[in-house]
Amino acid sequence: MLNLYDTATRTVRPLAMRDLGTVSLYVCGPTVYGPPHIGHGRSTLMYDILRRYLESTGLTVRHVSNITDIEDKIIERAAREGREWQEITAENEALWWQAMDAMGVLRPTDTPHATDYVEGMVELIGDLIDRDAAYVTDDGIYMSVKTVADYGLLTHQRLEDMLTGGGDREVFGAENKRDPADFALWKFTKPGEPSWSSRWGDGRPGWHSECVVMSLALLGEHFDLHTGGQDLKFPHHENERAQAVALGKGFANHWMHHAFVVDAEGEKMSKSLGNFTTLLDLVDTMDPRSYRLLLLQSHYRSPVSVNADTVGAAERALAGLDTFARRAAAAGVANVAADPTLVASFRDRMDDDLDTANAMALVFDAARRGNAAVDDGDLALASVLAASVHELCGAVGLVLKLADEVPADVLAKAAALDAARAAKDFATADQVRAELQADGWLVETTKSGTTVRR
RNA sequence: GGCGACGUGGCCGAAUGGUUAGGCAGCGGCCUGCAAAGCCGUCCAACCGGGUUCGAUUCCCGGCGUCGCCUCCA
Repeated sequence: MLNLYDTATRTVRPLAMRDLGTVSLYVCGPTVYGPPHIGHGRSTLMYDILRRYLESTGLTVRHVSNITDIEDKIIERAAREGREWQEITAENEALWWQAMDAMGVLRPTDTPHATDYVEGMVELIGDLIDRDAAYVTDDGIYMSVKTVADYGLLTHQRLEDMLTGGGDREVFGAENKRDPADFALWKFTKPGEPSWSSRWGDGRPGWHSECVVMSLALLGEHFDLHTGGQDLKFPHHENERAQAVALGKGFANHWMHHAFVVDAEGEKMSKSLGNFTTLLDLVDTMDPRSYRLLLLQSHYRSPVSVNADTVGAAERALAGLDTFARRAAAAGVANVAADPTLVASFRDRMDDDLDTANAMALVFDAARRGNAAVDDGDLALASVLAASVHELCGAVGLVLKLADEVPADVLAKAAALDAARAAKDFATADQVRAELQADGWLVETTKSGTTVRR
């Protein structure tokens, strides 16, 4: 049973399942106005880890993650570049999936697009107006947050405190709103903008209405877990919830929020701060698995620095796990079951609010003992530990590399190196090895012969 | 101003009221023709000041500092 910190109650508590054996999960997905960045990577990797872990314990996960394909930023960019907004969203959604695939992130079971649910949003807004929880103004339709008794559940702040905050911030739409905290459910169309019809006038939905409609449409009321970055707590999640509550509908039973990616100086990574890096850059220049491992070695509620140093360290750690997998395979390990005690310990750590760092420490320890078993020729022990390492890594989505494809000419050089060694012609052997290394191969010379890999 | 998170060894980063996190890097050794890989060993630690306690990195108070949210944002 997974125990998970719940933002609403501020406690670690068991993740209850509405339908026994199936976890209903809603992950707030990207607004596709630009290429995915490093922060999106943490989000998707984190929930992919969660999903895979739950599945590894035998549960089914209904994993819904939306694509927000209508939003102010998309419209702004289309106008700025003189392009159709659909072109922008199609292009960036393609980049999104390209990055997800490269990182080994499983496709969600459902990926609703906001534009396919506008009818449901119009209906929801109508219901809110009927219940006097929303009102129509000149520029749009607004949600009246004062009608929601426990508004602020996720923020843990009183409405008045939220409003006085931020110093001299301008209140958007102040002239139309009844209360500064009210938020837009529907924005009436301006010339040249995409729009849908409604009985109050053509327009487009507000961001917060999109997610509440999609999550309820696909997962139903009282779904198990709603997730996202810490910045989504407020206003996004608070406002999603406010709409559901105002309609008398049961919403998420558990709220999970992960911390940000920070740069080397500890500042949040974002486009506006200029320390932004796209996920595609990372995936192209590093082993994408190393980002996953870096996150696994941290806690999801702590900020994590993602830069060449930290990802590089994870990459080298991963190389160690790969090496064990390769050595074990070369030693001829049998296909046996994982060590049940080790699996139990691993799950114990994971079930404690996803203590992935200590769970992975168990994996590294198993790999070390496995290497020692290979050295000692203890094939039985090596087999169990290799199976365990593969299984536990798989439970969090890490697939270990067994062997690289090696071209024939490289294999020939490796053979030549062995021949030179056998003849004790070490000058030639060193020269061949230098040539291989110059071509980027890692050369390992052992008693049983030379192996090369990338 | 409100709410919150956090300050751990050269770096990243966990748990924990008393006992080895783990990874990366370094050092010594074994192995090797020499390396590499692997194994064994090993150095380096808790922002500052009080308090509670037999004992605090861990709890409490006060500083100092960093970061996040307070209607763009993973």
